Amino acid sequence: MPTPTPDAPVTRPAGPVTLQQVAERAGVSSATASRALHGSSGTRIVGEELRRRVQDAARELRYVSNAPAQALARSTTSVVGVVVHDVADPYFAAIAAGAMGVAREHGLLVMLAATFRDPELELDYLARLRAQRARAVVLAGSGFADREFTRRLAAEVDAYRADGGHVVSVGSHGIACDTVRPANRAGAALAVRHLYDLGHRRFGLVSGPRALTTVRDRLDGARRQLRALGLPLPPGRVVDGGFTRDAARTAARTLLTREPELTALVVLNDVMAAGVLAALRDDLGLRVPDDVSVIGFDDLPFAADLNPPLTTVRLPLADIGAQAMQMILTGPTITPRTVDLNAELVTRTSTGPAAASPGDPSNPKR
Amino acid sequence: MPTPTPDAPVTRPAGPVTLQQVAERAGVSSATASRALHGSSGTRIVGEELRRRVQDAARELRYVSNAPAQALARSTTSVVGVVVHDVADPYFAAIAAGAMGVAREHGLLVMLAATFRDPELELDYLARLRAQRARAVVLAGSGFADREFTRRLAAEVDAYRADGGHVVSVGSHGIACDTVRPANRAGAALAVRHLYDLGHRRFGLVSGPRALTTVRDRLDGARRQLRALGLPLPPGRVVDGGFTRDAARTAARTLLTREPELTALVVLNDVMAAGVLAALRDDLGLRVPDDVSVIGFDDLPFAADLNPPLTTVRLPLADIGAQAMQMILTGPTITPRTVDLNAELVTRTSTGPAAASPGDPSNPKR
DNA sequence: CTGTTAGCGCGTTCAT
DNA sequence: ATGAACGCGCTAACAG
Repeated sequence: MPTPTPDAPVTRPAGPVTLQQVAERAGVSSATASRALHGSSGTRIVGEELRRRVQDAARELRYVSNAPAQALARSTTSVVGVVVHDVADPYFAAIAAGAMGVAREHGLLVMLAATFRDPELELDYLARLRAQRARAVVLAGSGFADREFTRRLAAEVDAYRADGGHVVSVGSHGIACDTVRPANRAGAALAVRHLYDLGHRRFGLVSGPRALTTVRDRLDGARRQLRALGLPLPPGRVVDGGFTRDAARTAARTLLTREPELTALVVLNDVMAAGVLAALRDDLGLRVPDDVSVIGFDDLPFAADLNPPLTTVRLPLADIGAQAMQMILTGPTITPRTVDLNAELVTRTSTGPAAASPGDPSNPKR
Repeated sequence: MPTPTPDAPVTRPAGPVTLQQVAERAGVSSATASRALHGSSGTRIVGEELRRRVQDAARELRYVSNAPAQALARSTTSVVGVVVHDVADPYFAAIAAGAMGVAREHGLLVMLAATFRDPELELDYLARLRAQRARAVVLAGSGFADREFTRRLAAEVDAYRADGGHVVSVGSHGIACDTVRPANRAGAALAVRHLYDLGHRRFGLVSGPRALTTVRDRLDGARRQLRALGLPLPPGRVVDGGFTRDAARTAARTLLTREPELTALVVLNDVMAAGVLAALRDDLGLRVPDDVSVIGFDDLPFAADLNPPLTTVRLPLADIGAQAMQMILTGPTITPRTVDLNAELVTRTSTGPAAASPGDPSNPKR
């Protein structure tokens, strides 16, 4: 038995094809068409014959359901939000990629929001994601250690949750929610320890914006470890590298000029480490690691290709994103969950034994 | 005149707050509330007093409009799709970032889709974006030079357009649509010309998957320029670097082993160039540029930090994304538009004069 | 200026 | 197993 309209032209009507049109073409009601295409109500109760007719009609018309309408009727969507600081930053790109991979495997669409480090925008996007009825959102940017901001964020998150939304954060955002915690403190401690074991005793640190919790955690981890080793870190030996390559380059230049006796530099991320290496090599004429050892953080893809290859603390970035998305899939739980992800030291050649003598004469520029 | 319910508790009702609830709280009809919040119908025709009441109520209730419902009623959304191969690839990350910046400035939300280089997924995402009633989509991944695939893509694009969608592509995708065209051919020619001017005559080329139009264009540009210079490029001097660092490293090793007389390597993107440099430096013990000159393509952020700093052909990646998004904003036109973006040579130190004598004795390993 | 009404397209009872 | 009817939340006529 052919379709009721055997020779109906396959030309699509103007504008989006509706379920109704598919139903008509198949000679059934829209309810049946809906069931045939989505097997709703748990069981697929549509007869073999009709189902085929509907599916054929849908294919011929290139029908795709109207997601907004579906969302309205079902009051749920298959979109999740992921908010980062900046996709162009390889750190966030890696996390986003990890999250997107899992999202894809589960048919979730991701709305990516970049705040460009503007806290205000983070709040904004969160509200818009709530408006979109995004099923969940991953707060992947660093938290901001600002009382007032945190209060507002919490309020927005609460509103989102009241609407049935689920939020997962990467690192602490000052709110109680499922979170994937990279080992920022332990990682930084690892970095310090590595340098210490190589004999270094005069440490400098290239930091980032203090308001970022990621920075605070890493800084804190490094500081504690230094203190535990009996090596306090005076303020003068910490500079703000702005979390960008170029700012870090300048900062490193300043730091080494002011404190020329430093032999070890802990840099709070690889992007800045690239700038620091450039400063040492090209601006100051220092050799790495002979004169100064440098260690980064994150182990971004390019770390191995720097000059010299960067010793760094690896964070499983793709995993961080993947795990966050995974927590979304399992849905919110009564009490917030926490997934801890370890950091790991990756030894390359930007770190080496501390020079026997500080003012090593083998260094022509010193 | 205070609100009609002066002491109404500000506790939000369960589930999402609706416009109706805001209206009730403000003591107006939902239509008025809608107008007060969105100033529809062109002019804001709501009285001062009422508007304030509605806005207050909305704020107190933390109301955000239900985007799906809005989309259904208006039959349009403020979401745009951006499909790339992989966000973790800095090339795509940069384009996406450029697009997202412009999107943000105009209140557009972006759904980012990563195909991981699977053409099937590209089709899939396009359909899903159509289902979402995304206002427009940017096809930022490379096109696939495959007849059958192109046919299916065109069909999907047509369906999307019939639904009022607007598609913009980066580079050619074999379909007639607005497109932002990076100077892949001219850029590759520039690379060849640069090396030629330095005295190089024996060229090798590290390519990528032939099915990608980006690869074909760059390859073609390089080939033509070489031919114009009277230097045909035999098949044996072209290897497929898979568009990844590691595959390129292996490919370069193979190539140089097979064709040790090459003095210039044109690599079709910076990611692969990083691998090629590693191969020459660490696997083959060749000096760059003394023994072999290497030029990349794209000028990714890390290019300057490679060892040695990579001479490359810069593409304005963020601009590409931004311009694509810009074309979306101006809406579709009767005839497809094309924006051409130039490539520019960035000279660093991975390229240098061709060695006077091929078997230069100063090279210990040769 | 403001309220009333009628859809937007789909999922989902409720009958049949 | 299938169809009719209602409602999701909002905007866009249409009155007044």
